[in-house]
Amino acid sequence: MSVQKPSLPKGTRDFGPLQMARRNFILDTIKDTFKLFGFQQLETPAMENLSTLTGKYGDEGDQLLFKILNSGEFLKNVTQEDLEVGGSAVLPKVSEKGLRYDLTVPFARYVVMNRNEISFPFKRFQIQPVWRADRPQRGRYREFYQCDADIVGTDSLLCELEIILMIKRVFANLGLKDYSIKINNRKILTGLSEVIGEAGREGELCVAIDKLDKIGWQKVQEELLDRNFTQDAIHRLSPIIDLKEGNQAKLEFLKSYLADSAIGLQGIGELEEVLHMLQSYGDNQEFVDFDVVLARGLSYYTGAIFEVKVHHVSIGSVSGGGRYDNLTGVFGLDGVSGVGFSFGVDRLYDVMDELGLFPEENLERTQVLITYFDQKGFAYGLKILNGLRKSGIAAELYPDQAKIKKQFTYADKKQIPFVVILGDNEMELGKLSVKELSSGKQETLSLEEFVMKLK
RNA sequence: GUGGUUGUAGCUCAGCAGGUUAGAGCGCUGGUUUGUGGCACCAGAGGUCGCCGGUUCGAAUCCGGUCUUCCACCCCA
Repeated sequence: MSVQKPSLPKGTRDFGPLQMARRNFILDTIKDTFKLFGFQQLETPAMENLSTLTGKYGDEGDQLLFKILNSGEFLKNVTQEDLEVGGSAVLPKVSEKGLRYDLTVPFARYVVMNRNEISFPFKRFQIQPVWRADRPQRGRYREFYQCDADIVGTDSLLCELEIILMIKRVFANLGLKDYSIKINNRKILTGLSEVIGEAGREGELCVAIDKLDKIGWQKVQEELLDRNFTQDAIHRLSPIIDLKEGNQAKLEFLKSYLADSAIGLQGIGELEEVLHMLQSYGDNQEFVDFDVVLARGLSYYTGAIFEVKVHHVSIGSVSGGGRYDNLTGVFGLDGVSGVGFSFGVDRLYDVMDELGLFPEENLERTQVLITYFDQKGFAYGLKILNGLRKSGIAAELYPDQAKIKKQFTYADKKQIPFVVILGDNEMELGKLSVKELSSGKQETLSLEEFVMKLK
């Protein structure tokens, strides 16, 4: 029997103790914020029926879904003809479940299934892994966590405001100071395509314009021509390209630029109201950046669109979201408007790692290691251990009878700040020798005195 | 899905015009110190050179395939 080398599936990772401590720091920050804003937690299964998932993310999305092979005789319904036709005919007969691709669609499914129990507006948050059969890259994994917060059942622009506020709070608490919350409105994009005489093509338009920073205006024009946009339309677009800095200046310009598009003006109006509310709330527009060419997955967004980008790092967006007017429609429940957004924990982790922002002290570490020389010391140590833990001090007793040097090395490696030494002298006195490793100072104390010292 | 890239000790990497027993630093184990960690010194363990196949008298080194890593495109958290 040859021993096989263990390995992980492509695009997945283990998280060791250090990584988990850091991930928890991020997760706790996000969770805290969601709760502070009145969101309630929800979890849904890792797998959904394939019928729930397919068709919600576009053709590319369907390709990226992980499908689960049926249990048992999964080939029993497959005919020779199916095999000849190919994958599209075989797939529905061998797989009826898939791993969730995001948290929004399962949430929509939940809302529809529980519409009678839910009182609207419904604010929920959800922190769970999702899976995508994408090709992995930096900041792109096949299994990653999303932290979603959505509000459904209200058209109020207060929701948009709260999203901005939550992002600001989370980033402030994580120590991220150089980032922008890009915000746009799908209606503005619709207006844009109307005004340049290419109504209904905002999707294509944005895919091209979105690359402006990357490839430049010249290349974008070429791409637009390739996509059969008219020369005239491209010409009319050029004022958008060299738009002035500043949210207010952009808004003023667009009011005249989009004057002929009712829907475009409506988008401007919504955005202005959100910014106005931000001021009334007592906050300001710091970090908030109106980005006219921000597009995102246009599949289901109908109003505001968000994306958060941290500056000077090699990772893409760390958060995104927007308003969708009829997400539950495909599941037979119309008229439920919602806004939601998502933090990508894994990307936030990579960003913070790259910027060196993880605080040293958030490691969840043991405070005290108890060392001893013999069986008698071990028994005495157990009592001390109990005493320390009852006082709420994270403590460990070295499990094996080993040289004291080895026990110290263990404490050092694990960065445990205090070592208690129990020998005959200490037991006779009913006290403890306590050494603080950072200073090397050692003193003899009673358990009570030691606990006092630590508090 | 398309194109490219990477893979040698636990980790970071050297070695590669094909040629005796594959190296370093860090880490690990033990010792100098049988009641004291970090520092120093000494000693030691650890590799089917990603995997499969081919060329060759001979392959870590050349060729093909495969898996993996990272990158660009696409898309996205």
